[in-house]
Amino acid sequence: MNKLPQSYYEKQDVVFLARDLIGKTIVSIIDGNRTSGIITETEAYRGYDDKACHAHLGRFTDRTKIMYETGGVAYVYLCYGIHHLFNIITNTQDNADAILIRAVEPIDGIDIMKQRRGKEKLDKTLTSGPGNFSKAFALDKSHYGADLTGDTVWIEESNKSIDPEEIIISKRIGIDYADEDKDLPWRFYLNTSKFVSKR
DNA sequence: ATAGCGATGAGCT
DNA sequence: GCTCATCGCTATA
Repeated sequence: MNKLPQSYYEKQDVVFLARDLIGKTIVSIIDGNRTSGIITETEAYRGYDDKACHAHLGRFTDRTKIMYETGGVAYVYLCYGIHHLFNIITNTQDNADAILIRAVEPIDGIDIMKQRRGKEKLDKTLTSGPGNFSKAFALDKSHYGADLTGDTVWIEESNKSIDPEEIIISKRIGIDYADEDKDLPWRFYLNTSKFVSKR
């Protein structure tokens, strides 16, 4: 239990952090049920100058306002009217950088995850894909703005170390509207895990 | 007030 | 590879 401190989230390079989070452990305790898993897939979204980011050009609305807080809080929003997508806000105040958690490899609480997902078996779809991960960990809009140094949802160092060669860098998924920024190499995944949304 | 649409996932071909 | 469920956010009026 080495919970990442506030200072970790205030680092300024969101692309570095998205990669650095691969292999760390994310934990939620919701309604007394503890779930945890290794982060296997992330994407970086950089505040002002990234056309794919909800805070592009400083867009400030009821939905995006939390992104401008000091790093270390959660940004959760509803996508396609169905899926809650869970993001980590990073950097110092007013930068609006975010990291989308797209997949984890489950460790603790697999039974409760299966129950939440309506699954009989443990397979890669249990916790891979941003909507599926959030549902398995019971993260939804009630966690909008949640403090990641608190005791509901947080990230820890893992015991296992990651060889840099296990991490694949690729374009982000589902952002074709972002013109040239759709090709930025800001998605990272752990090639040695089967819990990855897309290769 | 409201039209348009999305950082997805499941199921079927 | 294709379709579509489903609804809150955003922009525009």
